[in-house]
Amino acid sequence: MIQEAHPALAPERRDRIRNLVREGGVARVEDLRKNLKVSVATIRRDLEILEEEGKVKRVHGGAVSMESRLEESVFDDKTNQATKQKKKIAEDALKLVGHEESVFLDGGSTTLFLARLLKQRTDITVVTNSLRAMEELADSGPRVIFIGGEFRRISQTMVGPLSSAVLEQIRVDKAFMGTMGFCLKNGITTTDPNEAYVKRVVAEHAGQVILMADSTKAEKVSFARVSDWDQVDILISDKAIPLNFTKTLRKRGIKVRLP
Amino acid sequence: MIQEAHPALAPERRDRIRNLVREGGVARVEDLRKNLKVSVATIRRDLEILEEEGKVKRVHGGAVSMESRLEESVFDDKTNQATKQKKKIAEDALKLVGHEESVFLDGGSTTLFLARLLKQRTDITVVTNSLRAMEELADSGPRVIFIGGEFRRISQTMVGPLSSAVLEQIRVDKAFMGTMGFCLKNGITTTDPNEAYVKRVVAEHAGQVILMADSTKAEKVSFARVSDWDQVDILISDKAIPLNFTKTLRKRGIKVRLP
DNA sequence: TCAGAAACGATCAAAATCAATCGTAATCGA
DNA sequence: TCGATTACGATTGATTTTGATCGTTTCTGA
Repeated sequence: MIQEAHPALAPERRDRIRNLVREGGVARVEDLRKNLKVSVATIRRDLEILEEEGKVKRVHGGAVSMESRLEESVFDDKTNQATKQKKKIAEDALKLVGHEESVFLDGGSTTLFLARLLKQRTDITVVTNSLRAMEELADSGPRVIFIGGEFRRISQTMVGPLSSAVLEQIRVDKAFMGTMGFCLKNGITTTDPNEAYVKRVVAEHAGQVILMADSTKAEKVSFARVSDWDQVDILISDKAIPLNFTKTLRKRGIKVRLP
Repeated sequence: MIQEAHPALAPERRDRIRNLVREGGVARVEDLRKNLKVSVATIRRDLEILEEEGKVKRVHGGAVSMESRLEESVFDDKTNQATKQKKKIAEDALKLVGHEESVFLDGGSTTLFLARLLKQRTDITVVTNSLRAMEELADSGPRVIFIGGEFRRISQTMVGPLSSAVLEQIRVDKAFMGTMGFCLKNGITTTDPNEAYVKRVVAEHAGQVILMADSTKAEKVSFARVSDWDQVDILISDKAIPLNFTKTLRKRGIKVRLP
């Protein structure tokens, strides 16, 4: 093959894609192809990789920047395939909430679906640090106790040491937790250390810890370590989770539910 | 640079719709169609999505912005007249917020207007127990610390003893407080004892206490007593307040501002 | 209240885009 | 040099988006 002026190595090309997306806020596949002189297949592969790395958000026809305001819709993305699984997980979690119990609701989209379901239950008390969950329950529904603290915009949750001030004074029957990643070796991990800290404190004050995480989170390891598996009582995931995963966890005494 | 040959990406188009709706307050489907050069079917589909995401409110013939709806709900049962005064009070209060200061924002519509103005200030720290104020600052703006506690639906604020857990650990330069009623004899009063309690704790942890209350609140006495006048440093009200009121308060060393 | 007009939702087909697969070329280590 | 691996481009069938059509609903003015 005849070498072009600049063959552009793969990482370099992805860097350029990233910049183009960031500069314009959005970029379509066709424009990127013309700009970088490669096939659309390559562009798509690159975008796939960049999305996994959390650098860009793919959309039909191209990609949008994560920094851009356009990305707001990432949080409640209906087109996301994992959404259906998340809803199923939330519906299963609802069954675990008993009469007049108190539950903690963590941040994240999966638990947000649970919040929506809990709106009908006026017999319980919901404790949360998620602004989105709070908004969901603002008009009507159960008694709500909100954990204060420093506001983290990316996750729309309250985090940091101030949060524990309220947590120290309460106790919940069940804590429904979300996570960015979980794997057998490294346990539960998330992106922000402050967030991880709050999750740990919550776990200490909960009768049962229930982890809600779809299979896309399996074997993912994020930056901040939350806890090991011995803190978790129940895992609710979906059937796409690896079989040895389920086996190992059950051996360790963790209930695994796959609705 | 001409790339209008390709249509805009879907999220980009929705963002433009959102902006058009926000700028005009309302937008007709037909206008959006001409502006974005797509069919009405696409516009309708986009509006449907944006409504589900809570970004706009659909109406027959087009859509209206959520901000204008928020404005309306702030009107609530109050008259237009009082709203203008409240805005003026908020604008005056903004002048008191210095560089890199930390401020507390109380619940209520008057302070909500101030929250909207503070969105531009990224150099400060805002502490609040008002869900409405929190929502106002959720997307962007200053650093936000939210006071947790038990959620009181009527006022959309966090109240009760749990709230003081976070408050005990912080200190603010200025506390901007609202109230249901104030009079010379009984001081500051509000409807709920739990709310009154939080207001007292806040006042203890504030360098300055600034009461924001339009003249319709003057000489009103509510159920729960918050504090006496000696806790207040500055009162911001409007010119319709009785003259002897101003005189007496100034004699007691309280600054009275009437924008 | 009623009729015409405007706007709406549902449905379908065309176009654009995507994901999966396969073959080829370049690269690397043995 | 050989075989394995990786990166890339082309092809094909599947999916998504879009615009047009049609019957229904909602608004408006008489």
